[in-house]
Order: sequence, then C-alpha cells, then structure tokens
Amino acid sequence: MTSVGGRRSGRARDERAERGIPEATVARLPVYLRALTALSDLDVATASSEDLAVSAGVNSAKLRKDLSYLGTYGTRGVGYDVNYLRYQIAREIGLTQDWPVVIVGIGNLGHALANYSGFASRGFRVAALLDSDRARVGEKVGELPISSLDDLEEIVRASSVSIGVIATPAAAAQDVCDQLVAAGVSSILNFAPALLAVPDHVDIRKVDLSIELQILAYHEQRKAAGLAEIKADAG
Amino acid sequence: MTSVGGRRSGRARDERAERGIPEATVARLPVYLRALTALSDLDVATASSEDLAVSAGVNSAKLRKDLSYLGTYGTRGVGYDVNYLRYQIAREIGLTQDWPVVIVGIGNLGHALANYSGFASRGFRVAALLDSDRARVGEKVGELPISSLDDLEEIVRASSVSIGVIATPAAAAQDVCDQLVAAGVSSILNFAPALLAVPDHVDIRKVDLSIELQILAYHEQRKAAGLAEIKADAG
DNA sequence: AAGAGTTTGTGAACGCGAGAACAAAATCGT
DNA sequence: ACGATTTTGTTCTCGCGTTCACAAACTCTT
Repeated sequence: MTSVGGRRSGRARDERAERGIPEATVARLPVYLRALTALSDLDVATASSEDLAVSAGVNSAKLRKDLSYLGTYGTRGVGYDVNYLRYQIAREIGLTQDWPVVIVGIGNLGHALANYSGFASRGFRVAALLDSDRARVGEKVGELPISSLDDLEEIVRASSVSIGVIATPAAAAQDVCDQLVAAGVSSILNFAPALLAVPDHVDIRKVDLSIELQILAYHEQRKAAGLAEIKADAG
Repeated sequence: MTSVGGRRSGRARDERAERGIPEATVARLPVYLRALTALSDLDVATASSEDLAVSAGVNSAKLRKDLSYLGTYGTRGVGYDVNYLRYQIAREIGLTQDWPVVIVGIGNLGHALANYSGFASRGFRVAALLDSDRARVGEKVGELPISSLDDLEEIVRASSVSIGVIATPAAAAQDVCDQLVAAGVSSILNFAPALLAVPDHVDIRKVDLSIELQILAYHEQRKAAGLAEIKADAG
C-alpha cells in the first residue's frame, strides 16, 4: 500500500486517468466531444457543466462526474474552456492519433460505410475494403479498390490495422471474425446479426438494426395496447 | 388495495405480462428470439436454459429470470419447448403483427437499409422511402420508388406507419424528426449523428457508428499504452 | 411407486451507475 | 479587501440489473 505500486513505473503520472474510467462514462465521452465541437464551431469559448449537459442531453451532475474521471479540467465559478476540454477528451479517447480501419463485406452496407464521411472527420481512416467474392476484387468504391480477403493478413500488417468492421451476411461473420483475429486485429465492430466468439484480448461491439427495431416495436405495441384498454374501459 | 385496481378492466389477465418488463430484458428478447430460430432451424425440439444461454451469449440465470417476466413457459426437469417459446417471445415483442416503416434520407445508408433483408424477415415492411431532394423523387430503389418528403403525412396516415427511420445528414435530422412526429410517427430509429428532441410519448433510439468506433479506439489505445508501459518497465 | 437425477423459477446478496446535495474554489462588484 | 455569487468536484443515497444459490416441480429408472 506504500511507495511502489503494482507494475507502475517510477515516473509520476496523473493518477486519475491511470486506471479504469467506467464503461458507461467511456460511452458518453464521444457525445460530449460532439457537443464541444458544435460549441467550438459557434465560437463559444467557455461553457458550464449545465450548458454542456444540455447540448449533450444528459444530467449536469453526471457530466461533471464523468469529466472528473479524466482530470480537473474545469474552473470553479467559470466552467470549462471549450477547446481545451475538447482536446483533452479527444486525447483520452485516442483521437489525437489516426486509426486505420478495414471493412470486410462490401455489400450494400459495406458500400455505405466505405463512403461514410463521419469516419475521416474523427480520425478513422479506411485502410482497405475486403470482400470474399473474387469477381468484385479490383472494383472501385470511392477512392479505394476492393481487395481480396486473402490479402487480409498482409494489409493488416502493412498498415498496422487494429480495428476491423464486419459487414458480411450473418453466415460468414464468424469465419471473417476468426480471420481478422488471426491477422492481428484486436477491436471489431460487427454489423452482422450473429453472435461472435472472440478471445479475451479482443474487444467486440455489435450494431444490430433488427434488434433496435424490435425494441421499438415492443414499446409501440405496448402503447397501442394501453390505448385499446382505455377504449374498452370507456365503452 | 382491494378489488378494483387502477384502470384495469374486470377481465382477468396474466398479471406477469401486464406491466413492466425491465428495459434490459426487453433489449435481450430479440437475441433470445434469434437463438431460438437458429435452434428451430436445426430441428431442436426442446432446450434447457443453459443451452439457450450459450446460444444467446448470456448467463443462464439471467436468461431464466428474463423469461420469467413473460410467464411460466418452461417445464422443470425438461427445459423449454423451442417453437412454443419462440412464438411467445415473438408475441410479446409484437412480431406477430406487421410493422410498416418509413425510411427518410435515401443516401448511401438509406439505400443499404432499404435493401436490408433483415427487415422483411422479422415482420418489418418498408412502406415508403422518402427524400427531400426533389430530383431523386421517382427513382427506384429495389421495388420501391422514392417519394417526396412532402407526402410524409399522407403516407403515414394511409399505411398506418408508426415507426420511422432517419438516415439523413445530421443537419437535417431534427427537422425531419419534427415532421415525422407531426405526421403521427411515435417510434424513431435515428442513424444521424445528432441529438434529437422529441415529445414524451415518442420513443427514440439511436445507432451511431462513429461513437461505436470511438469506444473501440479508447480501449485499443488503452491496450497499446499497457504494452508500452510493460516494455518501458522491462527496459 | 418411490428414489435419483434434472432443470426451472425466484429469493437474497452484491455491485454499478444515476442523481441530489453540498463544500471548496474561483470570479465579480463595491 | 471582502462579501456575494457562480460553478466545480465529490460524497452519499437510492434503485436497477446481475449473479448465486436453492427449493419446487418434473422425468426417468428400477
């Protein structure tokens, strides 16, 4: 409990940022970043936690607590310097560096993702587009040509890719996932409606359109049932 | 506390399903449904909570508790009848009926969504594609022609649409959202990277690619930092 | 028919995250 | 220079969701 702790080096570092920002907070940092960027574009120099909270759509106490995990970047009685805080959050997330990304599966969705401008604007760069259909290899999508899935390993090594996006049909997803992991990719964003198994050291997140719609349908049905009940009681 | 409760009608109903399935459970029901469908396709007649939990990628106790909110559909010592449970979950979510959906913003993403086969296979039907660009009105995407955003209200009324999907640029999202709400849509799935304000009675869910990537980047950076630290300590 | 073996449904403990509330620290006005 | 005001950073409490653990309920074997 005294002096040397764990495998920390001797150099003093910011204790607060050292270990463990709660996952819920991490998920909100990009939202704050977006709000700060919007304020910055409007030439707002400083903003209170309340201002920011409104822009981000969260409770101000929650926002202050979230920011406190990063460090003490605010000034009591004043608020937060918009550009300074924006930089600090960007640095914390890792957006001060460039992240090469490969997209696997260039169907309708892969196409859309390849052309998505939100990639480049936030430090993500599409390094390659891959598809298992040999007939499509060479075809251009925007600036980039489609490469063969066989070249995955070489591309990942050559461009130091650590993030992969899966936009294949569900049936192919696990196989592609395994290949990505074997090639050295350690973060995966999965758009295929399938459960993917990965080793512990690999992070995986899924985006599932169909699930989102089903959740909406559940609530929608509930609203309709409530109305029907009121009607029945009245009649 | 006795006899007549709230605005319930006199008819007895299943108390369990009557009110309030936890939101976390609702979000998992579609996952269970997918797992059950997969098992059904493999002609598996019954499955234990453990089997299902593995297929769905969750803890079996959690799965049992989730299912218990719907009713008592399992048999102790045996497990769950796959097809029966599948039907019950589908009914609970509201997938026994057909949900017409409108998609607004037919750019790259809107195109991909319009052609997404996962829609139809789960009871969602694309009723119309809308775009504000008059030059594109009439253009066909798959089977459907693009309609003008001006016709939104009529389309919503004619087809009893209650779910809308926003796939426009961020700048247009709030305006489109307001129009959807005004037309009578009460559930919205938003793909635009923008915070949308809606009345209380409207449900909204967002899917944000850029945020997902940023979350992955944070963890990726963390892994890299950890490695660097170990290297530095060793050297 | 009765005991052995399974598997569900649920009570209880625990941990995390949300939000209220407040002390500490900065600015501003006089 | 000092009190009033603003706003942060943090402590505390509460509720929700996850997980463990076990009694109840069912099947199967003999």
